[in-house]
Amino acid sequence: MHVMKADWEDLKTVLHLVRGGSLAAAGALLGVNYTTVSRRITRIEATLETILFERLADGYRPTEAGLRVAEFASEMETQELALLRDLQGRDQRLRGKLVITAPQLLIGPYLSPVIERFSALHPDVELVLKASNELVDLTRREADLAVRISRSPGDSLTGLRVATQLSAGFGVQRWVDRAAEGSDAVIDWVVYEAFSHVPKAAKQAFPNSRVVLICDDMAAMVGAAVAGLGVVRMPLFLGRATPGLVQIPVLEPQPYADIWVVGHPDVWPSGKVSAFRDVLVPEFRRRRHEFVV
Amino acid sequence: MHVMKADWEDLKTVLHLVRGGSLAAAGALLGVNYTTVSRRITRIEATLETILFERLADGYRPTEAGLRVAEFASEMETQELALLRDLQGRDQRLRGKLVITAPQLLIGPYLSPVIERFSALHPDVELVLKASNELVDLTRREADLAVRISRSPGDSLTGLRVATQLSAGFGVQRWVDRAAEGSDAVIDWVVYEAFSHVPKAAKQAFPNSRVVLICDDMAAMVGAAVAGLGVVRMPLFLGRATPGLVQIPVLEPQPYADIWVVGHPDVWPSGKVSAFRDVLVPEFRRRRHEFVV
DNA sequence: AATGCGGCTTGCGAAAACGCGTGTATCTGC
DNA sequence: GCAGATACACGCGTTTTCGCAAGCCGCATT
Repeated sequence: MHVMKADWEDLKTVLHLVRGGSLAAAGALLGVNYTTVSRRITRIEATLETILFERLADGYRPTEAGLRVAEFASEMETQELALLRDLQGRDQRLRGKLVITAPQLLIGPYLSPVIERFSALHPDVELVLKASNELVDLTRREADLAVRISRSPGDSLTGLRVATQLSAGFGVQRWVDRAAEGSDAVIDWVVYEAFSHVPKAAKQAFPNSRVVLICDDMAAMVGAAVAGLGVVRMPLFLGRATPGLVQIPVLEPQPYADIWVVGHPDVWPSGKVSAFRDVLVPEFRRRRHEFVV
Repeated sequence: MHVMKADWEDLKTVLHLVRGGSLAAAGALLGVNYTTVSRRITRIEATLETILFERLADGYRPTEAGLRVAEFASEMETQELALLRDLQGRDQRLRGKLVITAPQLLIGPYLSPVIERFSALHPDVELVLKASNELVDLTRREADLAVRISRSPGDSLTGLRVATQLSAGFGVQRWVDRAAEGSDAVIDWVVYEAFSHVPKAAKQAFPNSRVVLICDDMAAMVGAAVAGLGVVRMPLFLGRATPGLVQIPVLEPQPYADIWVVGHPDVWPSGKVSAFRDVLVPEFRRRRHEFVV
């Protein structure tokens, strides 16, 4: 029992095979050929004298022991990620990759000038931009810095609120006319999935308001608004910047999720990350009125 | 920065190089040639773009970054060890290696019959015995089960007290005669380093008692006692089992550290470990009077 | 029943990692 | 000041590992 010494690379392989469910998927996660995965599993099973996976027609299913191995390996991976973040956070060099993520709709009007300026200042930094509304995992180093529209910086992350925001109802001119008909007017709404109902204030002012579409993507909702489908509650900056949309007087401007710059505390002090903040934050601060007026 | 992905085997190598201090030492710890260690370090330094060691004349000295890598790798190793213990603890097979450790002086008279019986019962178990007074690290899986003479089972270990012990003063016959001369008699003592003074009760009865030798090894002290050098306070079982020694009436029998069987809680339920306990514990329990009479 | 797909195993040649031997620098003790 | 020990770098031949291609199997679709 006591020569038993697991190869760490094999433990990592078990972890990713449990995650992927098949040799091919695990190989893709690990960046190696799937035959390599197969051979490593064979090897570690021999070393541990324990079966870790059942070979089924539709892939590898972990046994109880396999799950345990994966759990511990997952803890090891947590340590690895913490180490890499730690090293990265202390790296003051201004060259190499820097990965930023931001909501699609902010990129054009707000991030472009920031990126332009930053690239001019630090030409040796390869900037990678992930346009994404989903929360990329900063703990797993999927991005170094994120611009997020949310109520709080998020669990265990470091954040800086760069702007407070108001929202209002936007749509094509027709809805202004409709609203002018009086409080009995039927106002159609396209609403965000997370809310999925007409804003309360609008419902009070126009009791005949109704939902015509629930949608999970703000860009698509903007498109629907432009197409005249209905009124969309959206941040002021977005409605005002979108050609064809006007503010519909069915809803007083009301608080919306704010704009944050967030990062993992380990990575926050890194040279590249703070250099990027030094360009990004002033830009938002300078234009903060665009989000509230 | 984001393709940065450390090879776990290389992290392990950094850890052992920090521990060993030289390529050769690290290679020995890892069971690989030291040139391999050198190459792995070169590789991980390139991957992390960070210098982890200073090359000095007398070996590799870790930089600050190297120390940090080693720290995180050490946490990873802790997880690996926990995993291996967990797997081992659930292994109910009665074959393969089983590593036992016990104090030298207990092995002959007490462990031999246990080992003989156990081997007969479970011929497929390769029994490995480490005679050692030093505390082997059960957390690091240096042994699966330990017999220890101590006051408590130890930090975070599972233990079973198999016998309480008394001690007394033992020596050659001459010291009996000397003690008979009366309370002014000069009694020489060989004492254990951890105590390093004459037992208080003996000092009261014979104020002229003195220490002639302080020693850190009980086997050596038994030798000194047999050679007539002085009186040694030792467990009853030991004094009575050693030819040439008799109990010297200078000291009433008094409590001594007890005999424990201890193991790591993870490993404790393992088939082999509990099978061994099933032989060992009854043997000590059956003969428990030998330690107190 | 034939076809296509996803997934695995096996065999082979290429690439990577490894062990060993040799050579060099530094330190220690005589 | 010189032999010996310690520790590392480098080069070469070998072993191990890996990626690729071919083939097998079970399943679903046609």
